[in-house]
Amino acid sequence: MASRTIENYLKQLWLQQQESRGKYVPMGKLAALVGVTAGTATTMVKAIADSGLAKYAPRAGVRLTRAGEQLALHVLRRHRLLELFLVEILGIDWSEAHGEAEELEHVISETVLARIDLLLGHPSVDPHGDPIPSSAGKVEAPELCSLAELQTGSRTVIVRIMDQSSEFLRFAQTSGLVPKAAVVIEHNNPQAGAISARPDGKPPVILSMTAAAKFLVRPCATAGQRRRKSS
Amino acid sequence: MASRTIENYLKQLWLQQQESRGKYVPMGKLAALVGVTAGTATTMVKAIADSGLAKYAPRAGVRLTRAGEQLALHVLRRHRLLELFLVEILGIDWSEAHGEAEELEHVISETVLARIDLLLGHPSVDPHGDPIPSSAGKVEAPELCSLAELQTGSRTVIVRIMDQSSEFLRFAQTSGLVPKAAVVIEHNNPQAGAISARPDGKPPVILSMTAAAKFLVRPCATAGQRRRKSS
DNA sequence: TAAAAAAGTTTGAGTACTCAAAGTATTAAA
DNA sequence: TTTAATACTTTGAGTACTCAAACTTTTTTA
Repeated sequence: MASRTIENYLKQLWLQQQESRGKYVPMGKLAALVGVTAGTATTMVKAIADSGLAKYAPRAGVRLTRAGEQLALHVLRRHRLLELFLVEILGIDWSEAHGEAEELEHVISETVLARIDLLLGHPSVDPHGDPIPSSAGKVEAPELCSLAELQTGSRTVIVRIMDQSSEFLRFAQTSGLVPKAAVVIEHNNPQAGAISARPDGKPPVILSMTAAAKFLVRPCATAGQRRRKSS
Repeated sequence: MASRTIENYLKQLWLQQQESRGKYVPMGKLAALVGVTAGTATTMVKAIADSGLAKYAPRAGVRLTRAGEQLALHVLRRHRLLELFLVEILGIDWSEAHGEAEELEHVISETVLARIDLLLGHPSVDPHGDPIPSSAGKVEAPELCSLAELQTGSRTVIVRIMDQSSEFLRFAQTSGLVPKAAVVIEHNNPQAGAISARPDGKPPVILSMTAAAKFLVRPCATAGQRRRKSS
């Protein structure tokens, strides 16, 4: 049984590995994510590596082993199911749910989790559109592109928001830029460095490219609507 | 902010003080309730006393201060609301809810608790009939008498069960001796040392006096139905 | 390529618990 | 009333974290 501390390290590690496509996560980065000093992270990571959940390469970073990944995904499953549960069943504010789930994810039993899963109808995504790993520890996150990549005049539906901070989520909510919302790109001039998006039945919202990149959408690109990013 | 360890000590202390009518709780008793050795309890209790939550009398025992009581009642409120929530909303088995709530009670936030309270309609008792302290930290437990005190032929309604162990609760449930159940005392001969109680629509159940004493009932005593206990 | 900056590691120490075992006081039995 | 049993406390040590500060390695900049 991993302690809640270790569960946290594993979860952050997994999340970070997604960003950096499986590369070794540097100590400093992990320390910042977990909220400890670099020295503490080094010590903990060595212990985690010793128990076979991660591979530690001194001065290079850490990477989860298969076992570590599985454990991380179970934590993530608990987290995301709880988030959805808090929002859907308990009516907790979208922007607060993340923080609440952060605590609960380490104490909820399999029994309670199964009941929550059932009550929610075995959902596949949480309130931010993040995929919920299966109980077997599988996640499928479809390749999506962002609001920033769409041309003026495109229509899409927001499916996922890549920022869990309550400030950003509050902004997204009041703007109407929430998962399942239909939006029209009113302006996207790459020279301007900002876009204007109008959610259905709401006034248009101005977004920096950085902010726009946090909204993942579908359909991703109909012919000629996509603005290339790379490759 | 009291740690979960301290919250546990306070809760057990409060519960035990109810049993022993406000007397000092002996160390050995507390240690057993919390599940630590007596030495550990002594150390912790001194720390708790130093923070003003309890009064510690060496070799005599511990007693909560007003502040300690208030904190204990907040923990108990969380515990009992969670128990009811687990049973009513999540459909968790009655006998498992206690153990689950034991963990959750230390991590649930005020926000989530308020939402649970609302969802349940501000209930006054948990699934075992134990009163739920108010958010201001008040509990009123009406004086009740037990199944063991009723004469042959009496009819009552079970309102509270004074045993949280899952084995006892499973027995109570399968027998039909649950809160709100109407029962008839078929036989209660003090010489026999056991009684026979028949829940509505169920076969009669034989109970030792010790077991019968764990079922608290109402109406407590109609003229001539009560078997004196003391005073 | 040497010096400065950044990143990572090690060390020593602290907190919040926990236990086992030894010691002390209190109560019960002989 | 000494003795034995019981209850409680103290001590010393261990676990699972945490930090600050000193130190080392790597990378960047000049």
